[in-house]
Formats: sequence, C-alpha cells, structure tokens
Amino acid sequence: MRPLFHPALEDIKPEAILYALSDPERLAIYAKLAGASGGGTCSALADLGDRVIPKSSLSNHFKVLRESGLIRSERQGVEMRNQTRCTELDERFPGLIRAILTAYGQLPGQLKTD
Amino acid sequence: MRPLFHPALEDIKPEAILYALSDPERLAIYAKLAGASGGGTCSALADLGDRVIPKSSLSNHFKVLRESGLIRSERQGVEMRNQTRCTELDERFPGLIRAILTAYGQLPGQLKTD
DNA sequence: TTCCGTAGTTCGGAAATTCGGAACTGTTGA
DNA sequence: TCAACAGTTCCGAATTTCCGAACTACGGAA
Repeated sequence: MRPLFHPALEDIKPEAILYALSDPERLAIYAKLAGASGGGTCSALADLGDRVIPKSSLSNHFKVLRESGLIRSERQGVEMRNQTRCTELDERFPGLIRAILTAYGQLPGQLKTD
Repeated sequence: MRPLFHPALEDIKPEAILYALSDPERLAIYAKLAGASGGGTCSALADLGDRVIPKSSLSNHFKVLRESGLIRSERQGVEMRNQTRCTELDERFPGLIRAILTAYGQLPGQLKTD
C-alpha cells in the first residue's frame, strides 16, 4: 500500500476543499466525522442511512478528503483512524469549514449523526 | 433559446454552490463578478489572464453558476447581464460566500481584477 | 424590410472522470 | 501458518466535461 499523502497546510487549495465537499456522500461523511467525538474509521462512516457505500467508493472518498487537506488519516492496527483538520484549516481559511457545515446542517432531515 | 432557470432561494443546495465554485475558472469568474461594480457580461469575464475561455465553455460556466443559485442572469439587448445573489445567499447560508471569497483571495497572485 | 455584426446558446462527439465489483495487501488473533 | 477483517488497488463501464461548429436572438444601418 502506497504511503498516505497529506498536503501541508500552506499547500491546501480552497478549490480542492470545495470540490471534496461538493459530493453529497463526502459532505455527509465529513459532517459525521466533524461531529463525532473520536476518530472515525471508514466502515463506521459508510452507513448513510439511505444507502451503504461500497468499499472501493468509500476508500476513494477518504482519499479525496485526505488529499484536499480536509482530514488526516492514520493506520492504527488493522483499521484506519480519520480525523478532521478543522483547527488548522480555520487558521488558513477563517470561517470556511464552519460556514459549510452550518449550511449543510440547515438542510432538513440531515446531520442525524447516531 | 430556452428561458433561463433560477432556483428559488429555498431550493438552493449548498452542495451545488460548492460544486459550482470548485472549478478554478468558475471561481475566478465568480470572484471577478463579486468584485465588479456593475453586472458583468459573459465576454467581459472571459479573460482570465493566463487563458481565454472558449465561448461554449463560458456559456456553460454561467449556466452552472446560475442554476446553482450563485448568480442571476438577465438578457439586456444583445448581451447578458450577470449579477451575484450574495445578499440573498448570505441570508440562507450565513458567512458561506464571504468565507469562500476570502479563502480564494488569500491565494498568492490572484484576484488581480483590472 | 433585409442584411450584417455582435453576444451568447445548443449540439454532438472526443476526452477525461467517476463508479464499483473483484482481486489484492497489510495486520491481528488463533 | 492460517483465517478473518479493514481498507486499497485495478480496470472496464457509465457518466460527465470540454470545446469547435452551427445556430439563435437582438439591434443598428441602409
């Protein structure tokens, strides 16, 4: 398995962030992850209620989130721990992530995390 | 020519906004439009400095921006006047557009509008 | 009225991207 | 050593994007 790539904070592009979160599944996953207390594993985030995301698609979603700079992934034993980079990101793009999550949260019938 | 479609404020989806602005050319166009004083025409926004966008691509960019709810387009004689829907949008998704434009503006060597 | 120029739209096919099943890798526990 | 599990990679099918060429809409000149 190739080593995981994480962009440095200063290399993160807002377009990449917007692109990553413009996919409804990725946005749902990210919102869940941002709301969760501990670092979420891929499989724990796979269930979106209305549909279970196939493994390969999930893996790709996490790759997109990771390489856009939104999350940090780390192998821990057999599974992968993912956590948001919210704090860092807010330094670089003040208010951006917050505004996106708020906008998403305002949609009816969503963000019903656990 | 088909009539232009503009979504009602309450039908605007944040995913659509993020998608529309995740394309570097559209983001550049939108930033220019948001910075411009009058409503910009398509051709006035076509020149991105490093490249001139083909007409058909431009037309499609404006369609995406319009149908995502980011801009309002209105035919005025032979040309098309475009204006942002910033104020309305800020009501629905507080801080979102501002944060995106700020993030984009922080990139080095951009937003050098005229 | 017809004709011309300008501004933008639509069409259609080539190129690029996304999706997801099947096979694979890396890790742990028995 | 083996089996099971979590996630990754591969690769072909389906979808989307891109953009040149043809087209439409409007306004002005004659």
